[in-house]
Amino acid sequence: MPRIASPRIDKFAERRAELGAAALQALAELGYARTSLREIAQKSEFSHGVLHYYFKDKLDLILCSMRQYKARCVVRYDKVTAEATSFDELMTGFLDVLGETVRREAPLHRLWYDLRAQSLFDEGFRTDVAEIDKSLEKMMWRVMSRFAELAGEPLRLPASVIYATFDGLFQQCLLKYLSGDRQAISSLQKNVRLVVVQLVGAPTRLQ
Amino acid sequence: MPRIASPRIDKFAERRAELGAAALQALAELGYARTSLREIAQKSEFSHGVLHYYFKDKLDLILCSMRQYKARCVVRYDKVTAEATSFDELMTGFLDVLGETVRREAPLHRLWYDLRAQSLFDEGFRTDVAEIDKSLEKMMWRVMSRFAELAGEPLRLPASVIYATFDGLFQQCLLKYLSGDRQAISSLQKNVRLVVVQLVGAPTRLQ
DNA sequence: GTATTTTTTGGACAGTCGTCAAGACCTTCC
DNA sequence: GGAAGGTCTTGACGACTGTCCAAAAAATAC
Repeated sequence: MPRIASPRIDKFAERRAELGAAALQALAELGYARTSLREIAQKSEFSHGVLHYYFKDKLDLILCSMRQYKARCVVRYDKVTAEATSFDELMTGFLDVLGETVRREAPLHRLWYDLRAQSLFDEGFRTDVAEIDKSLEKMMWRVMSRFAELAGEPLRLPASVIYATFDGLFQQCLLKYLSGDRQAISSLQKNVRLVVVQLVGAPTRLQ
Repeated sequence: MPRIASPRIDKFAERRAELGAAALQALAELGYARTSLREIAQKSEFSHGVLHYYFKDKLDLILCSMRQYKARCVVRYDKVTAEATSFDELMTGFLDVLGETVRREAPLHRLWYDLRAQSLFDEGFRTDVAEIDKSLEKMMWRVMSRFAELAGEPLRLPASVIYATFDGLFQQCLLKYLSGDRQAISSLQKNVRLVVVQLVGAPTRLQ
C-alpha cells in the first residue's frame, strides 16, 4: 500500500511554493517593473538558474506568487465577520483588521495594485487578477451582509459598488500611508465607518 | 516694445510638450514597465538622443507627460456640470461623458492607474500623482455638488469617499472593457446611477 | 557499493536599457 | 559672407534583462 500519495510531486510543488514566496517578497519590495529573476532568486536560497527548472517563464512564476497573495489576504476578515455578535463589535473588529492590514502588509498590497494595473496592459495577468478581484468583492460582500444582518436593514447597493468603495478607500489610504501620512489609517477608519453606516446602519433619519 | 515675450524659451517649452505627448502615447500603449526612451522617440519625429537634450532623465520626461494627462482629462466633466439645468439632464450628460471617456481614452486612463501604482513604490512619482488625484477628487466633488443642488438635498459623504467610489467603479469598468466585456460601460453607468441616487437623489423612502 | 535520475549551479547568449558625448545640421546675428 | 550658438543624430558605453545549457552536485534506485 502506498504510504504517501506522491512524494515526488509534493516536493516539486513545495519548491514552487517556496520560490513563489521569494518572488512575492521581491515584488512587494521593488514592484513589477523593477523585479528581475536574479533579484527573486536572491530572496530565496537558490541561484537564478533554478527558476526555469520550476517555472516555464517569468509570467508563470509571478502568477504563482499572485495566487499565494490571494490565499494569504482574504482570511482575516472572515474571522472577524464570524465572531462578531453585535453591530458595534463587528465595526470595531473590522476597523482594527483594516488598520492592521495596512500597518503590517502595505508592501504586499501595493503589489496587488501594481499587478492589477499590469493586467490592463498584459493579457497574461487578466484571468488571475479577475479571480482575485472577485474573491475580494465577495469577501467585502460577506462583511457588509453581516453588518446589514446585525443592523436589521437590507443592503441598498450591489456587491460591485460596495467593493469599489472600499477598494478606492483602501488604495487612497495606502498611498497616504506609504507617503508618511500618520493619519492615513485613522482617516481610512473614519471613512469606512461613514460608509458602513450610510449603507446599512443608518436608522431612518428625520430630515 | 517686445513683440513676443521670449521665442527662445517658448520654442524649448513647445518641444518639451511635443515630446511629452509622444511619451504619453507610448506609455498609454505599452505601460510604464515596457516603455523605453527609444520607443518614446519613435512615437515622435526625433531620434532617441534628443530626449536628454530636453529632459534631465526618464523620470523628468514621464512627469512631464503625466501633467499633460491631467490637463487633458478634467475638462469634459466640468462642461457637463455647468450646462445641465436639471437632475435628469445632468445624469444623462454625466453618464454619456463617462461612457465616452472609456470608449475613447481607455489606454490613457489605464496609464493613470499604472503610474499611480508606481507611486506606491517610487517616491519620485508621489507629488505629481497626489496632485492629479486631488484634482480628480475635486472634479467629482463638483459634479456631485451639482447633483445635490439640483436635487435639493445635501451630500451625505465627504469628497474622499465619493471619489473613492467613482474611482473604484471606473477602474472595474476599465478592466472589464479592455478584457472585451461588451457590457462594461453600461454596467458602469448603471452602477454610477445607483450611487448618485443613493448619495443625493433618494427622496426619503418609506421602507 | 555503483548506476541512474533529479536537482542545482554558474556562466554564456542575444537583446535591451538609460545615459552620454562627438560631431553634423541648422538658424541667427554681425 | 562667416562666426556663434542652439538643435539634432548617431553610435558607443556599461549594466542589466530573460532564457538556455552543460556540467557539477545531490538524491535515489539497485
